[in-house]
Amino acid sequence: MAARWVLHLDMDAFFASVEQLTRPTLRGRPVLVGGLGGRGVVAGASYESRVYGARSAMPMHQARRLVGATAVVLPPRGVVYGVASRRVLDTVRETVPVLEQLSYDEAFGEPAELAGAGERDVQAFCEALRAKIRDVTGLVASVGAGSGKQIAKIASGLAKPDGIRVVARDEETRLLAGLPVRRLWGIGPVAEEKLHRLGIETIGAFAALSDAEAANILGGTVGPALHRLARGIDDRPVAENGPAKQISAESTFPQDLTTLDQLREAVGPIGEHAHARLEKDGRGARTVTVKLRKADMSILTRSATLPYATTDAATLIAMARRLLLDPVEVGPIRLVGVGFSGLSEVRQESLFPDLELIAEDVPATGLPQTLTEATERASAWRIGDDVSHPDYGHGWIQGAGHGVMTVRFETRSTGPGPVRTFPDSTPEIERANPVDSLDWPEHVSELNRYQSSP
DNA sequence: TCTGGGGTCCTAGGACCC
DNA sequence: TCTGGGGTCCTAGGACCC
Repeated sequence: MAARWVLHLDMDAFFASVEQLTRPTLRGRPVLVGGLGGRGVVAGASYESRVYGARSAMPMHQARRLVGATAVVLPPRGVVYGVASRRVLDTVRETVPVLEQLSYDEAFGEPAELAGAGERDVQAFCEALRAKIRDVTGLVASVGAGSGKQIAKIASGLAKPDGIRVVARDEETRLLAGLPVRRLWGIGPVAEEKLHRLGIETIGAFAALSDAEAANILGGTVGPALHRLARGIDDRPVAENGPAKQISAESTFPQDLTTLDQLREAVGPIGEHAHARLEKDGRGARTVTVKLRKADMSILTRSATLPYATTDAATLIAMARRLLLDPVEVGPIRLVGVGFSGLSEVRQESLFPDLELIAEDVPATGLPQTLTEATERASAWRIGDDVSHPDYGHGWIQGAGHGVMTVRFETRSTGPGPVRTFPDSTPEIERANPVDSLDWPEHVSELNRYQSSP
């Protein structure tokens, strides 16, 4: 059988790069994308901000402190990243038809025409692919290539930023052996600590164990699987993603919730959010899970399974409320989540109407806002909002407060644009579809008009 | 002012069934 | 009349990924 080549494609600083693409003033500047509230974390950091030590998943206040006054902090624009991601993937799919998507910004591929190819050909293939992505989408991808998923993923990490790394067969063992165990996909902080305690620091040292030892340390399933990967044995296929198994939504609150009434009220909008995505998916759910993160960061979950799958919001949300635990007993709660699983097609709304639950009235308790609401409510306009003006076109809010707002008028296709200041209530300024920042003015937005919520 | 939000997979015990 | 064995479903927790 001809040697296979698996590619791992990883977009460079994806969220921050999309911001810099669609808001050209931000190019070359240290951009941080993520939650702005006190409990927010960094979801994306441009390379300019990484110079200062800012990283994904870092508390935003910490990243901000590291980067200093030049930091540009923006809330995430999920719709824009989603559209950009789909365009990248569609572009790649023209060349590599079967893709296994790992996230918005990562995917595996295994191009059939590379079977048996030499490194030089693989390199050329990756170069062409990267050039095409850059030309079509304006975004930069790094690509790793190797004999399996694990090597390809490690290779793309080595390729970053803006590069390619093709790992030849005879390099594999040497490359893996020298890397810290944590670089193995599937070794997290806990497994790393277990291995370190035994003096095992590198993938090479881990590979030198017996299969039985690996099983003893990391468990009977995970241990041997990781042990095989550490030895460079990785014949896992690249396969298109199946349908989602779970759909959930969660929110962290600026202040911990301390009463059952607060939790019951919180479940409303969170459950509606999850339910809206369930509706979009088109399937119904049998199992409802509530997730509570306590002030000490530990997690409690409670779940229950209905005798049938349903799409009915009142049934699902009432079930979620029944599953809640009382903070008076379990302690203050910082996060509430609602998840739906056991997803399947539903033909009739209800085969068992007698089992439908009646939604109970929930008293309004003046619930602390969610992190998102808190920033939204601080001002009608908030930093990062997309707007349009009949004369100046599409823009984004650079600053807001004290009755005025500063708008930068620019999109991907305009280049760096002018800034203008307006009173808050300027009627010409309207909320705009964020996706227009990718397209305006050349293309018509492919999404429905953005739901403006004043 | 520590630590988001959206997922996947694994473990383990108990219920239940044959 | 001291006790098998396997399979599946459900629930709760936990590790890990981006």
